[in-house]
Amino acid sequence: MKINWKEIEAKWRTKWSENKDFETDPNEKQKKFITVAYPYPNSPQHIGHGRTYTLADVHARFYRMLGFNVLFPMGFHYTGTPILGMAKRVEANDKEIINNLKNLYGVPEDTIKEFVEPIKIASYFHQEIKAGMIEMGYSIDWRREFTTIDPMYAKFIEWQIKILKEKKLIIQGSHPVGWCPKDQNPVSQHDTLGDVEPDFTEYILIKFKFENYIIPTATLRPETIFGVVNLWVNPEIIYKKITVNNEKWIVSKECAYKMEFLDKKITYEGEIKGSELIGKTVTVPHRNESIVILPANFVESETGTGVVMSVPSHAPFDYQALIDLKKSQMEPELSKKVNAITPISIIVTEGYGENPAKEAVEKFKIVDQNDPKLEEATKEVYSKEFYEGKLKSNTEQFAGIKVAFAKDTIKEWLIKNKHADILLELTNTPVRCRCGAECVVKVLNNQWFLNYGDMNWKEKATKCFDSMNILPQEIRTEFNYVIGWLRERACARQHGLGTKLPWDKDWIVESLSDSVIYMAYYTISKFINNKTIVSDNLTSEFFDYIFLDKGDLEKISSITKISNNIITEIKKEFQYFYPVDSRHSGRDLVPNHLTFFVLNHVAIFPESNWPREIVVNGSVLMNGSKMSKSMGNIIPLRKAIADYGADPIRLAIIISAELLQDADFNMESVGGIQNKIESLFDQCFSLKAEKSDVLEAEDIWIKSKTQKMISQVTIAVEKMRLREALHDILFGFESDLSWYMKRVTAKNRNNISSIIHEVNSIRIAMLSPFAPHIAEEMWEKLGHSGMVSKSAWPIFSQINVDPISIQSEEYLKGVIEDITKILKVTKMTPQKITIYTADLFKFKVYHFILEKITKGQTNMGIIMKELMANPDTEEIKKNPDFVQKTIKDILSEPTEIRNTKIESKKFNEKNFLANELAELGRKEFSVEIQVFSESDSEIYDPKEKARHARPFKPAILIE
RNA sequence: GCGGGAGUCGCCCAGCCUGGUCAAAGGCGUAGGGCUUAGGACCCUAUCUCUUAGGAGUUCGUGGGUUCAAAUCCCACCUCCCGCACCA
Repeated sequence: MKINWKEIEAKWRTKWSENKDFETDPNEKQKKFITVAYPYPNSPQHIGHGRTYTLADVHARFYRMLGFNVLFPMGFHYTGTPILGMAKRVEANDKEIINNLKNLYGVPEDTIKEFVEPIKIASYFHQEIKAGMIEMGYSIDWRREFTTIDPMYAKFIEWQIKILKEKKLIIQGSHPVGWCPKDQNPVSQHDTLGDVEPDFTEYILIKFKFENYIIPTATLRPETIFGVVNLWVNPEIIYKKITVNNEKWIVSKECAYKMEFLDKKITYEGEIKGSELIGKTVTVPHRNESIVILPANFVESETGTGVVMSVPSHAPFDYQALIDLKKSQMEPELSKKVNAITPISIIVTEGYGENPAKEAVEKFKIVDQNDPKLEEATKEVYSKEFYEGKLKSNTEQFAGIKVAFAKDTIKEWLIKNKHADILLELTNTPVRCRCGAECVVKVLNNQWFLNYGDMNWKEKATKCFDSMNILPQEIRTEFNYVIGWLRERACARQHGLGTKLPWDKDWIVESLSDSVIYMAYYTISKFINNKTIVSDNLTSEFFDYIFLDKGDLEKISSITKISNNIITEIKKEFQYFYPVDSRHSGRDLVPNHLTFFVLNHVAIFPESNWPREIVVNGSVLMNGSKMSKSMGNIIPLRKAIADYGADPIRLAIIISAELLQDADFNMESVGGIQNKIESLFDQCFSLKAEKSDVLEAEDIWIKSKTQKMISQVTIAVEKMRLREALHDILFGFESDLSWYMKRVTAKNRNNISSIIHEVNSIRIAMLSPFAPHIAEEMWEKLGHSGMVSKSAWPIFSQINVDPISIQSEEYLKGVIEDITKILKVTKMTPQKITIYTADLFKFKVYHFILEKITKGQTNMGIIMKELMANPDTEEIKKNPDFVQKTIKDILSEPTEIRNTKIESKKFNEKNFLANELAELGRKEFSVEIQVFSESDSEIYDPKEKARHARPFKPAILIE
């Protein structure tokens, strides 16, 4: 039967909401506080977002069925710059974004017009996302919803940031950022044309002395100062004479402009043409050696200072330029100088000789200095030398050091001796701001940082991580690593939505810093939303009292004008729900949000309120590739729900991958899930919970198997191995059920409705956290009163597991399988089948061997000797083949089955087969099956097969 | 470079933690059959190689090792993917 997902889902959604099932207040039960990283509302959510929330919802629903008082709240993170950027683009009538909003996100045109206001964007997508979450059936307590620009939230963040400052964890310093000179604003990826991230590198400026000027050259390789033999300038460039912090420099115009933003005082003094510098000499700093300035056209005014130091031994450009120059027409005097130049080799690298640059130029078949392949050659030499090279003896105190280590040391040494300076430069130029201006690097002074580099802080966070449950376990090392390399992090910016720094109103608390302890806020947001408290009254004393148990109630009450009772109630609410029992998020938040979450908790809260668990999930791929706007493979969640139903989407997301794996989502799998659920749904109509009569062998077996399933599924869900759990519920159990049906049909039984009813009730209860709507419907159809979401999670009961029945059904399956195999190989049509079970003597030997093996003895020779030493089993020497095969039989079995066999010595193969095999045989092979023991006196054994019988491996004769 | 992860029977993907139920689940694909007016959907059977008696052989990136026994544990190597920040 086709399921009307929409109708069923709406029906149960309404019931949950009417019953206020997910509105959680403190009570006498044990609590679980489950949170997910709240969404940033700059677009509708897609299937990928759905994964994290779905996992958390399953988690919440599971704990609810286990009897916990579960709080699962949600907020919306308005803080940040991307929305601001979007608003600007809408205002500028940017075609791309308007097209995306209209066609990709389906925003009505009238609404788009309002999007010039950033808050309109946020609140539009906020409602869109919320609607999707409700449609997905997430069991969220919406009374606690908030946004991060609510006035009350601002108070909360002010409190948080103030505490951090008091603890001296917020410090001030300077920091380079991408910068738009026109907007006077930092730029990030969202603010640039084409969404490029401004990427910059640090060049070392080596200060060469030229008369009373300094000619700086920019390099990434300060160590090569020991190999410099000349300088390159472009004769066509007009250089600027400038004063930089009381020094006179000669650099390109572009370089001078860049330096204006780098916290340097620049005044312009004059100009000099590149050609005028040719042939002049400069002094190498520290060595006081003179080298000549030569012309080269590969030198660009936009890069570095517009002057390049030449290290022909290690830099392919320099080597090639020197060759080009030697070939060209020169004044005799210059020519003499050029010919006197010999490269100085300063790095030894395995695989290269004296002149790596020369080798690379030859290898890449470089034509001249304008050859584009030179970039590649440079890259190769550089990376090889950097990671593998060592400095030679002509590098003074640095001799013998690996280049990778020497680089920073030499940089420090040069700067300390005033031989060098720093130049920051964009590497992916030109980066243009959305306003059209070309961006630069700016050093921001007075920037505020969270000092995540603080060793004590790190230690505390590590302690917290050590005591936390991290799921899956594999991700733990990654957290430890992140804690290790974390340094200062800017925690405020100058534009965007968010809370202003209380002590410096020019700055707004940055989005990854105002989202670290907000879980605590959920415990008070309920009182804000129902107007019990208002923001005007709130002071940091209030938060101190609620969250840190500091201060005096009377005093707080008089300051805030909130009654003692209410303050006490709020405090109790917090104390009941805190700490966070489980925090869910995607793995992309591991190196930032999740780690900051822990760091800030340990900084602000006492140990008793440190978080308990983190659950991390992988991302979602669409048909094997990343979802992206440009690929056009983003499926909006609400559209998917409308097309397929929420439950099939939930199931498809969960079944497609284990927690940390990337889930490859495709619509075919959703169809498969729908069919699976439909067939389960159909069964529910015909089943009745009537009393069952006497249980037959297969009934006991399927009940045992059901218990095993309960145990497996429960353990899997506890570890958030939801794929495995769901698989066991839906598919894994299917093969057991079909064996059961085979047995039942063979016997022509029609009294199994109650058994199946019982089994399916258990399955549907366990399915309920995964597919909550349809599970309710099935539960109702099965005739249960009450809701499945409020029923108890099935509990494993050892009493209902009958090991002997598991063993005997396995045995029966084995016999059927053997017969099938024989028929397959021989291709015969059976007329008659005869089974011979082993005699008592063989059983005695079998158990002897079984016990030996259990004790670890697997050596055939030793076992044989021991058997012969015992008068009871001595006779086995006539049948050594039996011993060998028996050892093999036993070794190929799981330990569990071996133990069962030890415990069930009395198992009577012949009786069991005689009772259970005949009907099955008739059904499966359409023949009569006769069963003998090989020791029976009136045995029918024309082919003398009986003697081959072994315990649990009867002999078979097919005619 | 540093750190993390992965390589499984045509494809996707389980299993590895805790060695034996593993020629290895499930899905897709393919072949045959059933159902259907037909198509789809669904159900059944088969799907490494050999085999006229339930068997044997060769497989889990490559090469070693430990063990009675290795996809699973240990060592080395090869290949691929992800993160390395001021951005949500």
